[in-house]
Amino acid sequence: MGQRKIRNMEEFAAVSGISRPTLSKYFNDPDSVRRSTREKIEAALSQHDYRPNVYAVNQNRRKTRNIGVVVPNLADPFFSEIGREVELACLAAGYSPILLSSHGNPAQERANLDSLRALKPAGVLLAPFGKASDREAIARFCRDVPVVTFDANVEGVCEAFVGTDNFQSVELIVEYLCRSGEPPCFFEMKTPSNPNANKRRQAYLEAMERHGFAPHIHQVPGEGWNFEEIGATEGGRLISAGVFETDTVLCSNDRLAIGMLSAAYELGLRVGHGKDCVMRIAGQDDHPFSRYTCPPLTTIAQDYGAIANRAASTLFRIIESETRLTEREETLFDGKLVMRASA
Amino acid sequence: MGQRKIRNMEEFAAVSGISRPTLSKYFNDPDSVRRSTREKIEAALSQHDYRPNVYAVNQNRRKTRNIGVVVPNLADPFFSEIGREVELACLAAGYSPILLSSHGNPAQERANLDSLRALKPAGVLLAPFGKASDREAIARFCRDVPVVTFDANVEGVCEAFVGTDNFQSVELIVEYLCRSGEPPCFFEMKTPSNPNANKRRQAYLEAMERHGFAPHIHQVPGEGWNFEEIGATEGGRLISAGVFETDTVLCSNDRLAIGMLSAAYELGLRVGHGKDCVMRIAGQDDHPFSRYTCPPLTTIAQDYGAIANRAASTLFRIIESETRLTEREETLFDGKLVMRASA
DNA sequence: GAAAATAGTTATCGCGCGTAAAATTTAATT
DNA sequence: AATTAAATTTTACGCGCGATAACTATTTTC
Repeated sequence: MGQRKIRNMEEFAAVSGISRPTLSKYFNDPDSVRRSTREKIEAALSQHDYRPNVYAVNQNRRKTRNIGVVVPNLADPFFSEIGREVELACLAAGYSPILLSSHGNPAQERANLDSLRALKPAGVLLAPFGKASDREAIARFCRDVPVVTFDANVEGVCEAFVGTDNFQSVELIVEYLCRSGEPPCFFEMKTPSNPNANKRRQAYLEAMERHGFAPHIHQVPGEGWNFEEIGATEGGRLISAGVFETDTVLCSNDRLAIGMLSAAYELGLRVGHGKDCVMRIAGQDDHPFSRYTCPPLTTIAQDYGAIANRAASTLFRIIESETRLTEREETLFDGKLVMRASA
Repeated sequence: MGQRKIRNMEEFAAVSGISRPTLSKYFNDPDSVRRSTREKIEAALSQHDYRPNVYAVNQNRRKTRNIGVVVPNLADPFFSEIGREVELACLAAGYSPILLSSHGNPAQERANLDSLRALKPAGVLLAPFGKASDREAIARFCRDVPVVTFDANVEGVCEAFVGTDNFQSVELIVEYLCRSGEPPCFFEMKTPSNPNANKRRQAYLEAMERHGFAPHIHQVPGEGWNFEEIGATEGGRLISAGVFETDTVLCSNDRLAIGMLSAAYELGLRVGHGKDCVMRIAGQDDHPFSRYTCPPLTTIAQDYGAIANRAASTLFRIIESETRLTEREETLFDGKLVMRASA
């Protein structure tokens, strides 16, 4: 390492023997300079560890290389997992991801977009709340910054959307459940904030009709993001009350299912597809903990990696083309059936 | 809202009738200007929505108001939870938190510190890996930036450390377990990356001795962060092999316990403190999911909020005093016993 | 080996704001 | 009303880098 600290590009130009404008070009794109000069620069770089001042760079560049990543709630392992994938994709493409969680609070989502605006990001990857989101605020934001949404769609807003095909997924698990036992009832929250929940309900209705069974939907009250609690309390109540028309329950998501499984356990009911079991419970999402529930949860796995990478690469394409998409893209990945013991 | 966009402070000075230097003072500290002028500024602000350019501000300020928050793995709900608390504390104090996860990879921890350095943060709140961390890199970083560590201690490095008193916590749960049934065996990983694990083992040994019981420690191999998997696979193996000397197992952390509970379920063993139960399993940390395991996990709760807030306020104190601490502070909060059904 | 293309250099400006010193206004005190 | 202290305005400079124009040096092309 070098002797004394390099304070700015001027000084680094002096010690490296390369002019400042050329250095500037190099730092913007190392491949934009001749191979021999690049090597000279990198040699000097390894001796003096200088890095351009981020703030000065971003102040002067037309667009930064920052990418905002906004998720509704990092406390939900689903989002921390997909957030991680997105971050890595940004890093790999040479962008600087800035991860923001809205902490389950739609107002915070607006605040996050506001602070992102101040950071002049090249683009934003947004997993919106959905219905609870401030649609107008998001639309306004999308006018200024290229945005790709993932997980939850906001119809007609933003450049593109990447998510899971709920109709395919639900059909898949409904068919499996029907083939392997009694057709499923559907368990969900009364006022789901996530638009996927509505699609899933709709998909359930269609799938049941297609298979010639009567659908049964059970909605329970509950606010906020403590889905396990709601699944445990309300799900347990429904089980005790014996309101489920069949012995099989398809939950709108894994977190509700995790709660319901714990309630069933408390009630001393054996859940699963075995002979001695009295009911089956299935979920959707393949939550990281679903593998460790008792019994392990049968569910539909979303392809986290594919969603994250497609969302990211779509955004990069928009950014690098410097033009907005002529037509809004929607990409849906198939869910995969994960058969475990619970159903 | 105003008519056309204000481009810079100069233009905002024009429309607000306040000179630019005074505006600059105001944005640095609203209370540093006379009440009447502050009101004039805020009136104009509500009309024209102008915000100072973050990059220009940070380029010129001696120190930014950014606070780096580095956690080892956001996929672990413990860290996403404590990260959230820390973020909120920063926001409340008027700082801008920048949350970075090291994704379970110690090399990423170094990379995170490196990118933070470029952001010239006022201070950093760091939950290090511990043994796996690059001690030298952290120490070097601490020379340049005020750092408060939390959760995991790196002896002698950084301004201060805030965490949980493992000796108190372990003593608490060991005493409870001894009073309420057979004394516990201790279950952990052979090569724990977290320094708390070593403290907990030590504390277990001391507590058992104090209570007059022979300690039994069972260490299992396993790498990485997939603790549930290790708890399930290796824990299940130990249970099947019948190597535990008593019917009670204290796990080094909740995630191992969650895995072991699922293994016990698979083996058809009833876990809990009831008459019909064959073994007891306890954890440590009060992981967000511990409430929903089958049976719900008896554990020691760390005081997330207290740790996060103390770490943050300690850092603010250092930043605002503009002097380093004369003596390194270590603050340990007591754990609280959470009695659930598993033990 | 000369012309053409490419890459690098020097010089200069601008970005939006922090900051300091001096001049001026405003408010508080006697 | 005069004195003084505090707040504000004016003026001016600097931060570190992006961007550009006009040259100059180096490399390619035939």
